[in-house]
Amino acid sequence: MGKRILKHAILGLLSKKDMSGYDITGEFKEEIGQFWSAKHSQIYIELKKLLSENLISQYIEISGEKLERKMYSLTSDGKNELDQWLTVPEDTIETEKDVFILKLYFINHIPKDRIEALFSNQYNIRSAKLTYLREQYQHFFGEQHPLEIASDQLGQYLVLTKAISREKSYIDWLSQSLELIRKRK
Amino acid sequence: MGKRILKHAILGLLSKKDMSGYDITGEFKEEIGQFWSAKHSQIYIELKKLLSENLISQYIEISGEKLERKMYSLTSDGKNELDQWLTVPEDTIETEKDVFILKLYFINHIPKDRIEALFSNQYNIRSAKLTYLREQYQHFFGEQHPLEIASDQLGQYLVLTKAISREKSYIDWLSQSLELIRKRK
DNA sequence: CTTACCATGTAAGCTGTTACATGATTGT
DNA sequence: ACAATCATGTAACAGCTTACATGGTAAG
Repeated sequence: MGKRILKHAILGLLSKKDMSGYDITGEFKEEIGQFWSAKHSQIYIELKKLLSENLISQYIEISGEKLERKMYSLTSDGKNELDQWLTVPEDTIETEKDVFILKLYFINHIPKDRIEALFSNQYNIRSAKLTYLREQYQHFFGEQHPLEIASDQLGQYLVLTKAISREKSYIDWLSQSLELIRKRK
Repeated sequence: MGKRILKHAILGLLSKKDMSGYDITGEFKEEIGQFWSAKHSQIYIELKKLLSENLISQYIEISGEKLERKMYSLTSDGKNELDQWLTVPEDTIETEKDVFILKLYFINHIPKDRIEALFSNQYNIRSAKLTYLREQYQHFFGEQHPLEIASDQLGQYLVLTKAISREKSYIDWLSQSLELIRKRK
């Protein structure tokens, strides 16, 4: 049996508030999407499975005239399952896959005049992401001192600062490595 | 159609030297395993596929009396496919999934007295990994100046320094975050 | 009216893990 | 003898992506 991460991610999201499959799909485009995500096709299937496992319950909301939104709530079984999952430490770390770095492992096969383009492409994507993440930070936490952050925002704070730290470190390494490669020419 | 990363990872590995499925499985336990990996069951299947696509060729080597090793070589088609793949920049970045951080997003559901254990567990795993990576660096590059690294080791150097940078950044963030959480108590 | 977004679902196919299965070789 | 490692493979299942498919709502 797999580790059912998506299952628990959905239970976690529903612990914050009732949501539809569409809402959950949207959540994975926000901060938490930096660390887990899924497509709507997978989410709708998982919701059906969770419903049949009695970990969530369903009710219908109508938007406008007749547009149905299937809303889901955590059941007490679902809450227990979530709590249980959250307390168990991860015993191993999965390979954190990165195709760009995989390609660099074979850098001696990349034409010299293409290397800079690959690096700057990656630099641009990562910089844009970092800018976006810093805007999010500014939006939610502004000049607020970390010690003053409300308990119900702590998770979001941790995820955002981790994502920012990850991108900053990535960009620093990119700059250093490109500089090294230029000097070697 | 998928992106066939494993396909290209195998072509890349075979560009360095002829290998068996077993050898390739072993490679994914070394440095490159920090950024891509696969189990032997998947590798043997992929090798058959690559063989049928004429991107690699096969010959048999005997170890000892009768233990067969099926060795694979890149064909010129395979080399072309690899070169082509290496030159194309990644247009998007996949979600870099991290279950530990996903759990932290739901930190307000984690009992206070379990949080430190989760952090220190992660700290220990990451520290062990960093120590291992630094040993690898020491082993391969020692006190050597980065500018003096041979071209055929540049890929390995980049992968190792990236992995070290990633773990260092992760550990720093863990320490800072745990400190913050302790102060909030 | 038309575009963007809201909303849900299924089908096909590829990717990846776990478990099952077998046998050879090397070192103690 | 025994264990660890070398070496290859298949089967079943779980996870995930892409494409197909449909219809409602809100704003300009």
